[in-house]
Amino acid sequence: MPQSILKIALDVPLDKLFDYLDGGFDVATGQRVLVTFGRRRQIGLVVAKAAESDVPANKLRAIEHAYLDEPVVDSQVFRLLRFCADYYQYPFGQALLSSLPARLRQTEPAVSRRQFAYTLTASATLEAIPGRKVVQRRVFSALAEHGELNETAMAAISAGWRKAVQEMLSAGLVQAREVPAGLRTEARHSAEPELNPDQTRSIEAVTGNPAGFKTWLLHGITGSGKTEVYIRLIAQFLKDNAGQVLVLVPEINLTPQLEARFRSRLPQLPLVSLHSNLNEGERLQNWRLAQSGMARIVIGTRLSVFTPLPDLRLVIVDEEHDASYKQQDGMRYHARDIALVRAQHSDIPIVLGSATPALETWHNARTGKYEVLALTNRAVAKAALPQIRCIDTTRNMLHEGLSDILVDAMRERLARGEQSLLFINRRGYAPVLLCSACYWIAPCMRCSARLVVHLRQGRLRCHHCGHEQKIPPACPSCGNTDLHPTGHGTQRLEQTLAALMPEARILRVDRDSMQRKNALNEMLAAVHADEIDILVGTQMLAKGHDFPNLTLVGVIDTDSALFSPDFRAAERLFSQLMQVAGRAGRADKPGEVLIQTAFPDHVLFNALREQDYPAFANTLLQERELMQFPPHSYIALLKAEANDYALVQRFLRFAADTAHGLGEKVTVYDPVRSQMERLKGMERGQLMMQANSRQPLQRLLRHLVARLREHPLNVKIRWAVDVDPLEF
DNA sequence: AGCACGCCGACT
DNA sequence: GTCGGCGTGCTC
Repeated sequence: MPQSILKIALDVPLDKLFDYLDGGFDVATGQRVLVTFGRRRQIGLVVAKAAESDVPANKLRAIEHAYLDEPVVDSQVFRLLRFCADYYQYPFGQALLSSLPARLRQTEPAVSRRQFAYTLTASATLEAIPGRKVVQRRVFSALAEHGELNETAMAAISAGWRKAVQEMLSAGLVQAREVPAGLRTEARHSAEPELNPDQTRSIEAVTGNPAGFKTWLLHGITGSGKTEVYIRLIAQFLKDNAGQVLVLVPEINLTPQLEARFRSRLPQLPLVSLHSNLNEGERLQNWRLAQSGMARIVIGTRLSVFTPLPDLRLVIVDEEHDASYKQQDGMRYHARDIALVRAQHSDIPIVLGSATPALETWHNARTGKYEVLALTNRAVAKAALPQIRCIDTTRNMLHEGLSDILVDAMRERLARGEQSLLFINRRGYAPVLLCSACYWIAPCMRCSARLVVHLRQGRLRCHHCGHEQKIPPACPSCGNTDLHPTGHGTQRLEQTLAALMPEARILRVDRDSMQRKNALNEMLAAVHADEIDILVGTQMLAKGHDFPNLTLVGVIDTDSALFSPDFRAAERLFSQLMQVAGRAGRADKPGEVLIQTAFPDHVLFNALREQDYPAFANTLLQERELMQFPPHSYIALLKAEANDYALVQRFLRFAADTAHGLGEKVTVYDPVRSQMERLKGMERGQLMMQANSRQPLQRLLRHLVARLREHPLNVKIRWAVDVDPLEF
């Protein structure tokens, strides 16, 4: 019996499969195998089996091992990653392997601990346990009362439960039954809120629609009850005790909150989460539960769009406009877009939820490609929309970055025992250290960026590469000792407020103050317990947290985004301001939002005041059409970096010439330096390609990438293709 | 990407 | 003499 040939995907940047002999292992497609590749051992996935190979027989090796007792990766996932690798111009093997939990990419065996649930045996009596074995006696009565208990419940009885149960097992008092690890099923059922007409209509529209692929846009402002719609949809789609739902969430620390809410409302449906805070053991366990079909709800960030789900019935993408869905290194995929492809492959509905949909999504909704479900009211009927006002900074003097109007409004809240939030998108004390004599500004040596002053630590930090140094005693350029921290950051604002309102309890929330593991939860608890009067923070504060006693939001400095060269800046700012505005007045107290700006008549603020996303989105879409920017065109970037810009330039020049020569209907621009010219000591440049439809751009990229992979400069240059880039 | 091989310069 | 710099080439 001749051995069959296995086509194996490996985690190497070579866009091909490698042929191996099966070595007598009876492997299936999708099986994980261990092979010798060059001088090292690698984990691979069997993509296909064949009778023969084009590789000379003397070069063929046999696989070393096949993990036959593991479930195989299914063809759905293969198909999705094949699409993804092609679309984003990334080697298939790397795409495939990087979608697996890290444990499955390692050559050490991936063991996950088994879990058990325990019951008393028929012959067990309390008298059989010696009186001094207290833990055993407690375990006995707990089991007598509840019947069966899992490990979590046991741990609640006593820390020494394992030893006690071991002894009871050998004494024949208890018996163990293996249960799927990691599936929590404790039922803390919470009440069903009543639905408003918008919610009811939305749910009925999706559930009443004939089965099959369809994209819904659930458009609802913060607090309009999108989550409740998700919950009801999930319950509906999984009601026949079959099926799975995938819920994608942005990469912020909100997953636990959403998870808790889903668990308490849908306690009968096993749920697992997949996010970056899991350790590798948990991740593997949850991934396996999804793969086996035992987990019915999978809630996860970006990467979980690739999770094997054998019985997928519905996909939900929450906050679909969120930029964290786009991977910014390696395979630069957009999880929302891949979710759409996945739903299409599986022929099931997908719901995109957002208060401020991405313009691409909005465009598709307007052209009828997606159907819009609008939630126009806040779910808590009494909660009025916040009033939004601009403070004209050309007419109102600022003291330390704050206008009197804003300070007075905060004082009012303080007197009433209500909370305020100040939103400023700059952490640190001041964004610049300036010499008053020669106007020298402290630069980062590795990046084309300025060092940010962190006064409390007495240090200068680069927010791009992490470089850190002491604040110099004198100007290195002219020797002047009068160096000024210039501009405002969170630390400085915190200090200013403390001086203005010494009685106020102020908390700063940014990446620096939230570094400790549980800091964010403690912050939330403190705010809810009314131990905080004023929150000062970055966009970290903008997302999803509900502060019932918060009635004022102040926005300090956003004008730079109004006139940014990045055509997406306005879209992002609007979405961000809508979100912070949503923080104010969520309970039954009316909220107020004050925005300090030199351009109070800008269309963005007009639309924001009316909370009229459609008006603003339609204006932006017209602009985009005029400028032929996405969604009215398709863009890909070739990004390159090296120690020496001359090399980058030569490489990009070659790429541009090659691209031109391919004769596709694609506009190939000249190579330019990146916005951030230097980052972490690397000189960076990019080449933009733009087309009216995806196909010619895709064809061009495929050929271009193949040529670039064999270019001699390849070794000296780090390059990547970014299809549908979000940042330039 | 790794990891070898291989061919030049400056050291105990 | 050899240690190690990184250019070149290959991995079924």
